[in-house]
Amino acid sequence: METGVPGGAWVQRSILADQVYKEILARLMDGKLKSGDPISIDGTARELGVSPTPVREALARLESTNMVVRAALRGYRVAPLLTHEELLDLMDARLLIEPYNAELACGHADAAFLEALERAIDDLRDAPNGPHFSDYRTYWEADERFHRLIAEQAGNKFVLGAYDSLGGHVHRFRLFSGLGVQDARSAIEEHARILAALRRGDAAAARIAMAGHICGVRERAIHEHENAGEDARSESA
Amino acid sequence: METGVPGGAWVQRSILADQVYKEILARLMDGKLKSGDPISIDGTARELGVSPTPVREALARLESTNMVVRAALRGYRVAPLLTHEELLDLMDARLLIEPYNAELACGHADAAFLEALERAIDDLRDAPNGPHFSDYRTYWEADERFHRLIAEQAGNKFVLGAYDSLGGHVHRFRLFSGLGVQDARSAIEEHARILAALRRGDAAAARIAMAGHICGVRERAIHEHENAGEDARSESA
DNA sequence: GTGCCGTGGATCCTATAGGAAACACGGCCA
DNA sequence: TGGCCGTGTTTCCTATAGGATCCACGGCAC
Repeated sequence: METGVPGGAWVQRSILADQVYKEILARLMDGKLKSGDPISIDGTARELGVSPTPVREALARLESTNMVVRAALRGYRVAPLLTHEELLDLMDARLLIEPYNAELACGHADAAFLEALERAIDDLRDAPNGPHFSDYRTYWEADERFHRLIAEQAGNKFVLGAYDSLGGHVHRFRLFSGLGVQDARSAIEEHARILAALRRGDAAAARIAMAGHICGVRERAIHEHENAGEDARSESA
Repeated sequence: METGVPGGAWVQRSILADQVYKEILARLMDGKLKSGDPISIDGTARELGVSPTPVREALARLESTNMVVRAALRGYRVAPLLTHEELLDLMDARLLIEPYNAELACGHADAAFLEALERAIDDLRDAPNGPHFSDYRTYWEADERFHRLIAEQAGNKFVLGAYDSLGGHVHRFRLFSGLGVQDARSAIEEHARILAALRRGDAAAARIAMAGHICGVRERAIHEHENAGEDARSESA
């Protein structure tokens, strides 16, 4: 029963669908699954040593997050990468939600919260930023943690749900694939500026700092996107 | 493609999970399923004459929309109704997203779009607003259609996803249960004001009109909520 | 009378089997 | 040579079966 998968730890005897969900998510991240790749239900089930039922349930949940798409009777595929337009739209959406979160979080800031943000920034500083998945995973994790902490501290679970629905971190992570973090120093500085505003209890400044950070992220993402495009063109040449 | 043909035998043979999804959604709406009610997988499957597998997949998708909650090994239950605090949070979230949508939609407005909005408002006027599900279902459908049309016309699919993630229409619908629409005339007037601004191509006015409408919705919802609370108290007395 | 425990039923969770549709490939005809 | 069609395989989709767990109820000891 529990054979076939090296590393064991698979048979938790409860909620296999959850384990499968995390496993597919991990594969989306580390590049084992690229954009457009089909995700065979039976095949994935065989690989993980489980039956198709939990795989189906996990994919149903993933589909609602727009990370995979389901064709009528042709199975699931990895959602395509963001186009230039979509990238700008995503940044507009973040620009709408995240500064709002920063402003609200400022009113609920406490010591533990600020401490956690500080740690996230420290982790950003310590993280490597090479071109490989294992390199920048730590960086990405700390970045996501920073933004999500603020979204949680805002205290409005509907806005938090909206933030989650963007899936911004996932998309940005996939954009990093093969590129690595480009300009970590600027990003870290912007994060620090947000934290400083929160420490001072200056809600307006926190909002503005967050907005400025997102704009910076957008500029850098556009730059990376163009570089990636040029790389692709030069490779194909 | 072949939409709108009831009784077609072809439907039975494709994506039962989708049919089950709609059926459960309908039951959530019309009060057959109330807050806190357990949703038995096997039982639902027997009632609908299908196997548990599609039911499981439908519930997995519903769970990601926060309309049902899943206890570890104890099955699914209908999500609890909104508390007063949560209602205010929901309205804050709508206040963040929907005026933004109205402003963007103003830039993309075309004749078909404005026509569809006009029709939605007409449907609002013609709809009954009694206390029973069948009475106000038409009203609710038109209201939801109006807001979603604007969200779609805004043209940013991430913000659209955020709007969907709120599930605002579903929650508000469930609040109506047993109450009916309270002050339809004000709501219709506010809708008309939004449409007028969009017709003029006045983006700022559209944004403000939408914000004013949401505020109106909030006030009325609070009023209804208090009334419902009083009714509950007097009934329990 | 109260608290604990064992049994029965219902439910969840996973695995397996089988029918149906879609894609790939090779053969046939113009 | 190019287009069309039939066959085989893969995959999806649903149904059914069985093991494991949790809740409810009744009996028994204190």
